[in-house]
Amino acid sequence: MDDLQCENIKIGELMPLMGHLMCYVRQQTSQAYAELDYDITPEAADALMIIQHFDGLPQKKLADILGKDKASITRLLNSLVKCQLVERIQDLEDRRIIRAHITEEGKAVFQKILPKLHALNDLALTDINDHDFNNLLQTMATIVANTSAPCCDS
Amino acid sequence: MDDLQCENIKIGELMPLMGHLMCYVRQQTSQAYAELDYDITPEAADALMIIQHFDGLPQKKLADILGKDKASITRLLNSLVKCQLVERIQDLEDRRIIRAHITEEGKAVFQKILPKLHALNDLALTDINDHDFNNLLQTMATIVANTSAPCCDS
DNA sequence: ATCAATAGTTGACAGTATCAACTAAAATCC
DNA sequence: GGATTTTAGTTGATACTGTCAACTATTGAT
Repeated sequence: MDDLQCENIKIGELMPLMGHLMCYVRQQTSQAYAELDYDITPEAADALMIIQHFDGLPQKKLADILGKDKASITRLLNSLVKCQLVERIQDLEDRRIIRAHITEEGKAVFQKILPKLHALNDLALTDINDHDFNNLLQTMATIVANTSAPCCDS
Repeated sequence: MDDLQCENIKIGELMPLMGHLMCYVRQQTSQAYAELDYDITPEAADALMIIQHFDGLPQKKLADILGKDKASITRLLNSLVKCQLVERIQDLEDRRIIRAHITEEGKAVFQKILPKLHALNDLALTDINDHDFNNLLQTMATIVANTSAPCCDS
């Protein structure tokens, strides 16, 4: 109901909304994988979504984006590799770097859950026009660029 | 770089942005508490931010918003109560309900970290005008309303 | 060539999430 | 009005996650 004294902290109003939406999408996607007998934890579903978006991402970058320790990423990827949705490919130019790629099976499974994702997308964006959503995306991108300088370069 | 085949899943583009921003804010706030010698884990910092926004929230609602089990909330609140930032107050009308309130100490500590929150807010919203941000807030609120019907009533 | 920095892995340990079983209070139904 | 069901919260057991420190391997710098 009542903010205490934080009316000027606008970003504070945004946080509960983002939290709510993120956990909803996370639950829906991990459930969609579960229905195909893939035992994907919510955390792994987050990582999978990032890797689908940025295929071939180095583990370090993944750690930056998810805000987790390198060690957490190692174990997260272990479980995704074990169920054959993701593979590790060493970078040939800098052999310290290991990139996370979606496997063919991963792509196929993603195709299978696409209908669910589309339904989720349509539900979420009911009564929202393209212009407003594009504005939202662009403004969010600016905010992230403003805040992500110290932790993540590209 | 390259989306696979998910150009139509617009909400998918939003997720990495939200993840990035949320973890940044979470880290900054839990660090701000740490500098005042409060040992607040990132998860507890999330909960605290929600409680600051909705003072007196029933634990069940908190569980819905954070997407966690009731049992997790019990333990999260235990740690916040232990460091005296939050207190549990039983609802007199429905005595099953226990509401999480910020204590006086919690309010005082929040005042102390306000400068950091303002700085964070200013950094995040650099080059973003009020009109765009208000649009963002309103659109996000609509998305949350569209998706939160099944899990959370008010 | 040496030394420092970076990417990733592993082991140990603490913290967290989750399930099921439980208590207590309120709502429903006959 | 009393029995049943539903809801809010707690607790114990167990598995999972996150993090720290120590380690290897590779690259970059002096």
